[in-house]
Amino acid sequence: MATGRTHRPATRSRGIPEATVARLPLYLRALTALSERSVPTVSSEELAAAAGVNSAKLRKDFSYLGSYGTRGVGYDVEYLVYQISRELGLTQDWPVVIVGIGNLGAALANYGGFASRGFRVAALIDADPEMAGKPVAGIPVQHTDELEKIIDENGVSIGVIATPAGAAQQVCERLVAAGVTSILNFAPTVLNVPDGVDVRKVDLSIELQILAFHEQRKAGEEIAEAAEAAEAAEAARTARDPRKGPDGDMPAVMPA
Amino acid sequence: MATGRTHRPATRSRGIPEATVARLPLYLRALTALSERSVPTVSSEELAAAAGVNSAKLRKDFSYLGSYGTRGVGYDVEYLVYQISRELGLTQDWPVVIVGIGNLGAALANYGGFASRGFRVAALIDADPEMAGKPVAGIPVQHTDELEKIIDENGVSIGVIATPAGAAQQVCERLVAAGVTSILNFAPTVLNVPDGVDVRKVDLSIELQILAFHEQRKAGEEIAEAAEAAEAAEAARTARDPRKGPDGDMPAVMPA
DNA sequence: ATATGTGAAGAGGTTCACAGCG
DNA sequence: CGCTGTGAACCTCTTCACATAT
Repeated sequence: MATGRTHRPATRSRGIPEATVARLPLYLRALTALSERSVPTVSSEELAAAAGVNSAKLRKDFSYLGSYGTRGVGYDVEYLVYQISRELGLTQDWPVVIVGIGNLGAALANYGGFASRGFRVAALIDADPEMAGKPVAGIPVQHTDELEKIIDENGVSIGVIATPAGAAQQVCERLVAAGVTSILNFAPTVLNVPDGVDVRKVDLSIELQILAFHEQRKAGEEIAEAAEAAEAAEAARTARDPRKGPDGDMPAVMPA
Repeated sequence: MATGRTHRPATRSRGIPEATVARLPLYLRALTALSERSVPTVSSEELAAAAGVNSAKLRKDFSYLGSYGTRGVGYDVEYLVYQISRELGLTQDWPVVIVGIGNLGAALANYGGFASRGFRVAALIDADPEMAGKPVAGIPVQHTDELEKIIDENGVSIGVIATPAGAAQQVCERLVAAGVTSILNFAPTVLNVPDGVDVRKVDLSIELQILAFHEQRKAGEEIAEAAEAAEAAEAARTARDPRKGPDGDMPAVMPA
């Protein structure tokens, strides 16, 4: 079944769905918490609740990794922690560089969650010469000039970009040229990268805008009936102007 | 509050897919950049490239909003900026509170992208009495005791949690009780909220773990042929032990 | 008796490819 | 002709429901 592979020559049988990969860290966190409380086994129901997903989804996710549970009992916590860690590649050490040590870069450098899971901040890099040498989170900031050397000497393959938007693409290109193949981008810009380089973006303002959309919708529902009526008027407007937007023209002058 | 909302009865015709909503801010950013360069119109192809998506997807997305383009020409930039802003609810002002003014909270408070798009930081809140009164990004930090009062007086419906994981759930409950119905969570915890409250989470460590997974996979492909061979051995192991994990037992002692 | 593992059905999202309009 | 708007095909992810194992 499902061998429909478009890309890769495919390490077949090993195709873990992207959506599942994105949830594994969640399960891992929940399992780690259980492990620290010395809980020996956990059911899909309990673990799913702790991870904030439903149990059918969790079981399906785990089924892609293998049959790690025991019917009638549940999952062995320690065993699962190890298997998921291995699957995610967290049993090895990942040196990471953070570029752009402003407020956000400093926050990232100080973030404990990095170090605790196989990630090691190999270097902090900033373009400001004033910053050079200053320690942030106990690590001295280095100047951008050193970027290529740092990547190379530390065997860094994962880079974090926390620069202003304007500098991000250029930094990205230097990282990639120096050998980085995975990038976590906090700058509010689309990064262009060659094939084979992974980019994930975290965008604060986008998340807020999505919330605003739903928030607006909630408010709108209270007057849902009124909207119903407005629609009749809308139909009339549409008849006059071929543009069929649901409602609301621009405030002032509008397009041809 | 407590508009015991189960799930939309669906304001039919207005059902914009979630995936589309998530991309609207992206389009909006690209359009804003074009607008600043006084570009009057743009084709789906050009805009898609700027937003980092493919053009078919973009056209489909816009089709949910209405027919805002002109065949043979493209889209009017200003008009689209307005329509998307309105759809996202950015034509109104959203007061936001940020709770937890550590490195991350400070970074968020200083982030220009907030103010520029209808969001206004109404208050910064921290549990540390030492912080009270200190200005961050020009806004004086207030103590957690004031939380309910601040939410109420400013009509805040969106809250940002940037506290340590341990404090997040409690802060969340206070925000919700005070009337907040949308939460952006930066703490590495699953938040439990009642129906009707939206939560979005941003998790730095999860993003890195997903990158690590793909990074590991890249490295693995170089030795894909070797893996092929290993599989034969694996098949033998599976025969002995009903656990059918793809490979790699735990380092030391293992489960029953 | 209980909880996993999984085919099968369903929902949602993406891509194709072209009709239709300016 | 050029570019939008969109049905239809396709693919991915989620949910259901139950056979299966301990």
